[in-house]
Amino acid sequence: MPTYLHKLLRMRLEGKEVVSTTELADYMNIELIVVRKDIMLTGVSGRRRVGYDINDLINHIMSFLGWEQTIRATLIGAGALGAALLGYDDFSRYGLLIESVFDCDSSKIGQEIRGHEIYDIATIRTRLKLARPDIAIICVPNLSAQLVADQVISLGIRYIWNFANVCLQVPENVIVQREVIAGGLAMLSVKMKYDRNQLADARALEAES
Amino acid sequence: MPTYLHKLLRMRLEGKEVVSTTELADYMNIELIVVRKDIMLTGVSGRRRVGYDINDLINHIMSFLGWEQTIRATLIGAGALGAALLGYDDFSRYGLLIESVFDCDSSKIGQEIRGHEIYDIATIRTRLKLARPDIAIICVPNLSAQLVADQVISLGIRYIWNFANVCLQVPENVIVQREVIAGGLAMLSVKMKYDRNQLADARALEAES
DNA sequence: GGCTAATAGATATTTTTTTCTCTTTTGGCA
DNA sequence: TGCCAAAAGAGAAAAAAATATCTATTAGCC
Repeated sequence: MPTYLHKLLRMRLEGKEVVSTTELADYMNIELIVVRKDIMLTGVSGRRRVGYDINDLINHIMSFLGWEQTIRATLIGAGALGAALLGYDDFSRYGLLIESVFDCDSSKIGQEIRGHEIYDIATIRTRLKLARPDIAIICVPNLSAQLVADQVISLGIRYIWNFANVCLQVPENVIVQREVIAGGLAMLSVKMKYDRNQLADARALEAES
Repeated sequence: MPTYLHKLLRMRLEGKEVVSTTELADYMNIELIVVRKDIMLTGVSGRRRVGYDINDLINHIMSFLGWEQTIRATLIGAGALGAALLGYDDFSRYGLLIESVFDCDSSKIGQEIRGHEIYDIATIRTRLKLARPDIAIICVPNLSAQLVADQVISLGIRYIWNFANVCLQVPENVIVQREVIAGGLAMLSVKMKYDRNQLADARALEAES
């Protein structure tokens, strides 16, 4: 969905007004029917022989994803990954607003990254008690992640986007979305292994004949 | 799979020798049966009433993922995200070796990040012609990504891990693994929307009665 | 020694997802 | 005006994934 959205936003900038599933499928190198099913999920309806109104589609996808109203977030851990997220411009378009950034490294506290001042993690309770964000983004080292999670949960935050490489243990009413960086690498390696095996098989067959 | 692996490596460090699916399922907060099916995919066999030998399982997962032999990579784009990947220690354990780093920003060229010297992207052809890496990791801005992809493909690289927010157009024999940063956010927002709706429904029902 | 419960392993069932096929609409073109 | 082809839309079939159920083994305990 985010990929469709990104593409559609760009197409709108280019002045286009309608788009067909064929066009999107070509761009994404996937089957036409997959795109159509995805689009149907959003509940939008198009015009036969023409396609979908781009604005319409954008609105429906935004609404489907719940990105119409701003999602207020706090980022915990301003290391390399945290900084990368702060630098990810598209978030603002997706309705994600990182309102505060915390770290425990005294050399970082008080500094600014991309216009965000970094606060001392020790002050998180007082700072977030009132302005409670919707989600917490955890970008701290693996060993601290559970501790940080416990803290934000105790502040009443119920949605966590976790970039640390651990499975957080949380109460039932808390939802964690875990990002496994190595997941993509795993996918690629498996495809790579498979692809190379196929190549080797093909060569062996050729040599035989 | 990477998550199992990570957990298992840590358990091995803690001196454990066997593990049961129950244990892994508890840790990951997923169904026992899912874990068992995943493990069966790797072809390992365990001992009833005991569990799996951790070393055995690690080896089988590594082999399943094709992580036994080192994957040699070049990283293109040393921005915040590229730097974050360079700082991701686990890659070395997963057999990923980032051999070279390229950027086009003259203020970065010649600098070092985490022990990796940053080379001028203009020199990529001469540098990679001989020591051809297995994969290219693309961390450049969206607008440059296709250009960079074309370049590495022309160098004979056939596997690409793409962190840019575009769908690369590549020849048939090239495999691209695309990482959609906002994908996790989309998942979380949808879960969040759903969760909040349920909560609201429950409250309405309560108020009624 | 025999019972019990924990665990792997195999098979069956259900559900979900993916894929295919057919239908309907309609803009463009001759 | 009427045909054609490109597109959405709906429904069916096939495939895959998730889940449940059953069986076999065996360590630990009484």
